[in-house]
Amino acid sequence: MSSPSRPPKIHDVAKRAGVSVATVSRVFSNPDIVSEKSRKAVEKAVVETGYTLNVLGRNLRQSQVGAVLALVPNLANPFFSEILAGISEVLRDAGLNLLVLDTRQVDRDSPTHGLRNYLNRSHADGIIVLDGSLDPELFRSPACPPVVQACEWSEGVPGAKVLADNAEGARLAVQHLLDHGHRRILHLAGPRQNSLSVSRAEGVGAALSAKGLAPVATIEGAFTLRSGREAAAEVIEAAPTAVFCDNDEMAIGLMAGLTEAGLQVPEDISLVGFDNIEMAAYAPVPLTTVRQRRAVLGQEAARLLLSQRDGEQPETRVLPVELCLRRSVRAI
Amino acid sequence: MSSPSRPPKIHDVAKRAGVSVATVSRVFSNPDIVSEKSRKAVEKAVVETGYTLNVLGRNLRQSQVGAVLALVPNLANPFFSEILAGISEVLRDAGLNLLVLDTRQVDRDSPTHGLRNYLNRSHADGIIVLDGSLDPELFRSPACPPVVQACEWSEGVPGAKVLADNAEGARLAVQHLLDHGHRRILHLAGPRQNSLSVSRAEGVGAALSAKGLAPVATIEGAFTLRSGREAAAEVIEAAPTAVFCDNDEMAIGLMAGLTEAGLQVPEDISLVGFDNIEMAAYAPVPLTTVRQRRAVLGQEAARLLLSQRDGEQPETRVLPVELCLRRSVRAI
DNA sequence: AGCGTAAATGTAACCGGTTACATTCGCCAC
DNA sequence: GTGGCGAATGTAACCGGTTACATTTACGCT
Repeated sequence: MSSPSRPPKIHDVAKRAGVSVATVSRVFSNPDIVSEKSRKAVEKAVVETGYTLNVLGRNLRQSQVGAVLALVPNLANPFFSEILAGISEVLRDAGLNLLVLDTRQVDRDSPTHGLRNYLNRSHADGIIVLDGSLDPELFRSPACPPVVQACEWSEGVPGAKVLADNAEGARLAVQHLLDHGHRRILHLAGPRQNSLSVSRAEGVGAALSAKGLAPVATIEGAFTLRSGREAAAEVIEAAPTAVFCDNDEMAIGLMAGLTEAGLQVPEDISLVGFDNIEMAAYAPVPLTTVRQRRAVLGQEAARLLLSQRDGEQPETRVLPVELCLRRSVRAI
Repeated sequence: MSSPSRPPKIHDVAKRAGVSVATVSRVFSNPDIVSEKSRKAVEKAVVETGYTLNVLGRNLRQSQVGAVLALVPNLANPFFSEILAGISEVLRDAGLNLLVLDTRQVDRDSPTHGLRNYLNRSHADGIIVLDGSLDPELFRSPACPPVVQACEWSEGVPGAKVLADNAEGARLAVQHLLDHGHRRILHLAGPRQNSLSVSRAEGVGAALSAKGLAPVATIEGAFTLRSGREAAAEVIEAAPTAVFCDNDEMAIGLMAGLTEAGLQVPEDISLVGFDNIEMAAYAPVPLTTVRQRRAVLGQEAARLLLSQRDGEQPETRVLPVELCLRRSVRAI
């Protein structure tokens, strides 16, 4: 206790409690199989010695790391951090730590420092991928721990998937515009190859084609405020009466761009976003949008990973979305 | 290579390369001291066997974890995630992983699942604390790895600190309002005991008292959009001509609240925020604010941690801030 | 050739737990 | 008393690397 010499090891505790190291170990990992008497003795000795378990030893023996790796395209993006919060919550309850890696920050292909090095059983017990732009081949090695894709995804990655019902969300949004009499609808999309853009475009198409319509234009953005603002000129040129944006940030950016150009939302142009980020309600004009429960998405991803780790079959889970009505759409 | 039996170990590589395990190990950890010939042989054998180093074994032997823990008050808050991005960047270059823990999510005092369990050398090689509300006692145990506080802080925690020049930022902001003729200035502050609130209040006091003034009122908020909006009524009652807000989110929230109440920014009330979050430029009225470089703050925190780990003295670093002029302030 | 020194390599202990397997203990039935 | 059985415990091997220390090798110098 008072000796500052070296941290007590399991052996010291055992000696003090008058039992073997195995018994001490069992008190930690499987208390039920040790007798009341020894358990008390060990617990007392633990307190007296100030023993804390060294996780490294355990991990080595059990060949597990005690941590799950999340691969995020951009850590600074609030959209992802809320998903992370959900992941973190579930992992913590399972006694696992959360490792975070920003995929923008790593040299993707370097053999020594690249992503490949991380995808190894000795680095993490599982991986949650929030980045749909990674090479699926990375995750196919037999040394790769269980993988779950969340939110974005790419084909060819083994393992479970959890995603919001992107197509349905987009359909809902566009249907809402149609219901308000809009016919000239523009789609401000994300990057072309992005899986989110693709399925949202599907939803847009579905809603419009049911009425025999098509988007007056599709503009490719980058999911950022800036790219929304920069799209304003092109949007104005296409002269839609309403714009469906693939995320709220582009919608808010576009709102700023339109305002600067002297147009009013929703009087001149109606706007619908996607995600329902917190700021959507505080935008210059409170933004009508599709709500996607990001924390739940993260939680679900973590749960799927845990069940996959326990040997269950990977599955794909689609989370419902809902329309969130505010003031950026008006009837015409 | 083709045998799917069991992953190759260092021993297999050694045998194949015709050298000892020590030599193989040295090729990984200290290539310079092994001869060109053996090095080539080992590298060849590594490729042939498909060997990947098992980090667990190394970690155990070296008593290090290879990861740094970041303690965040709220993972979902973009403010923190940008700091995390900075931290992550520096750590990655140093070959360390980033572990993230949301302090809201953990039972602070539980002896078995609480925070205390994490603060142990075998869990992380270092800790970066972004939460100023934690009990300093937690970090005083001899088993606790090096600690750096970033952004928020509390007295009594050992180790380095890195923070923005909060007092100066607040002083700058208020001075800016004074320069524009404002005299009735209100301070929409953060939680009373928060270290940021305290030092920003100092800056506000310094600027005002130099002119023989004091805030017309100080309102305690919670750094959230909502708390900003909710403060609107109380603000209006105090009838200031300008408000300095302890962060941008409260400022944007307040802006919404004021607008709802029929007041115009900046015609009726001028507003200054703090942080310069990305959304500040896209607020209904682009927000004049104090810019704080969050990514740099994170990088600096990580660097301080690394140097502390290498035995250097902990130091306190204050990062400069600057005023970011937009349209939410007008002269009277 | 003989010697000294530095560089390269090998052997085996070690990091700190877990756990397979062996052993002991306690208790009951015959 | 003895055999049988399950529960509790102990012993020691094991996880997969690193590294102190011993040993060998290479090479320059007298």
